[in-house]
Amino acid sequence: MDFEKLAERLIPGEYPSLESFEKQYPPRDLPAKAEVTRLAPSPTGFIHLGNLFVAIANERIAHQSGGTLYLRIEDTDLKRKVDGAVEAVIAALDYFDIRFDEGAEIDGANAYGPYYQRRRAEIYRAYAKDLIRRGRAYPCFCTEEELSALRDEQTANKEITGYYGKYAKCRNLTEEEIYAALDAGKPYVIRLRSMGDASHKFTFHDEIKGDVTVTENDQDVVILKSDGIPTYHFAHAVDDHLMRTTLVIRGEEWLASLPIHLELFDVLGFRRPKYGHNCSLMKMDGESKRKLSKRKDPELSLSFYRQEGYHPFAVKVYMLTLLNSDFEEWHRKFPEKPLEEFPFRISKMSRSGALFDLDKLNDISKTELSALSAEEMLSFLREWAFSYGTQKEQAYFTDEAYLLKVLSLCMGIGGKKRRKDFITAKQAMGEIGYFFGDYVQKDGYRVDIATRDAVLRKFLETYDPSDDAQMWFAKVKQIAAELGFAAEMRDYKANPAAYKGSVSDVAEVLRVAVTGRANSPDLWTIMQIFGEARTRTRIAHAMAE
RNA sequence: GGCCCCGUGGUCAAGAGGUUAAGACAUCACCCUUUCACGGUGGUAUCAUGGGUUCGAUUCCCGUCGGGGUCACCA
Repeated sequence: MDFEKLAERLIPGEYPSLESFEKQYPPRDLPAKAEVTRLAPSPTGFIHLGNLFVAIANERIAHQSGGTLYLRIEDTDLKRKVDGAVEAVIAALDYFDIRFDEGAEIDGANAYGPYYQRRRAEIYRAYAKDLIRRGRAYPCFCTEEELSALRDEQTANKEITGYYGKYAKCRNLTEEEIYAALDAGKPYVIRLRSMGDASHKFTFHDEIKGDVTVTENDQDVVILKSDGIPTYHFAHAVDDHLMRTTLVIRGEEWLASLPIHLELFDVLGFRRPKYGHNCSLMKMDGESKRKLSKRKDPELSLSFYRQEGYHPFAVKVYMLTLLNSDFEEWHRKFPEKPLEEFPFRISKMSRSGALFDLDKLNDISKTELSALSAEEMLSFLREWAFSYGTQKEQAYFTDEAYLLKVLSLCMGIGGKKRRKDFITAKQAMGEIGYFFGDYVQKDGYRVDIATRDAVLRKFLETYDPSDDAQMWFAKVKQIAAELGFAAEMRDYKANPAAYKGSVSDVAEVLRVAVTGRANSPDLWTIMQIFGEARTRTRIAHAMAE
């Protein structure tokens, strides 16, 4: 068969020589151990936690080694395209401090582009044409129906499904048959002529999983679809070679197609990159675990965390604790150190899939937020509120000096111990609502109404906003004693039967009256922040209720 | 179903041929405390299973079971 002629017929025209591509995209001038990694999303615009997980690993490895992280858009499937998706992806990752050095929509760093696969059609076609010339690729005219009939037959016969060996009908078409089909205008795809033998197994070293057993590929996979656009496999090989990727960290779901990729790299004469197949993040689904899926888990999309007001830093810390198990200890030991200083190792990544644990994220969020200054907390809340908050919440920011006081109190700043009341911006805004006129009677009173009113009346009688905390509390104790409650906790515990209750019951009346809830930070400080007028009004209201 | 990956408490996990099998989250109890939160102390709870190898296996080997992934002109 005249492959030269076939190649010209299938992919007509002049293409740059493969050598010229090598020259145009030379190996990068980077330090010896530098790794070039990439993120290659399809432009659905949807990113979830699992993507962030892989993204962080890629980012850390690249930047820690003095290498490069670039963004490539895998838009070979039109059905997946969503407008504005690329910007959305960049923005979503930027929120978590993942920045690209190069790639799609990254100004001034496009030497290895274009980074949209649709714009690389010529390059793929040049390589495909070369494969045809060499007899390593051929046209296939099988229809979808024929293919699925083949699959059914193979399934029925308990054979491996796919287009391979004797089942690869078009593999051995004669020259006449091919041209006849072409002349008839039949649509076709270009398939790889695989030289592999599925009975051959070999071990392959995966950077994360260690040595894995791999079966040689014998599938004549499609490399160019009928519209002339490459499949993922082919584009992966061509792009990652030409863009000089040194390390491919990707989801475990790709492990199964690794043999295809290896054969492609080999047949194209490319040096194979290193691979690291990362276990997927799992989620509990009823009784069983399952991989995070964009279909079923919209609540795990990155935008969900942003909307809920999780601090990006906290999310990143959580991801890192899952990624490298000694990170947590390191971070605890050096809370001030930037995350970048942590010695991230791909070899420390877990071989098994981790279950996403919201409790753990919440715990991390609490401690990370508690480490913020009041000013930092304020600007974090502000940013959230003006994107996702209610109008009422946005109004909290009209008096930022006041807000700052509230936050300092709620975070325990200046006290001996930091409080850890805040988990997310959304939750925090709800938590501080009572400082802004949102009096909701969240909790009831433990004592009867008569006692309640007696406490409140007595409090109002002696209340002096210039009292310091000690004086203030002494008065509360006084009220307790007058009404038959133990002024000292110790006394009450020693002999509970002797009292109607303790000073804590009395304090609770005041707390509920003023804040609407049984639990709050220091009450005296709250009254200080409120000021006399507001405190008195609030208590008067409580008595009337 | 074939093939591949994985299997230490509820979760994330360290670990090593001989350990009281770390730590964190969750949970429970107590302490601190005017409430809550924080903090402190302590507790419950783990080597999937069967068989080898070995003086000794959770660790090494094989089978079983369980979980996951994958079998497209989707990535």
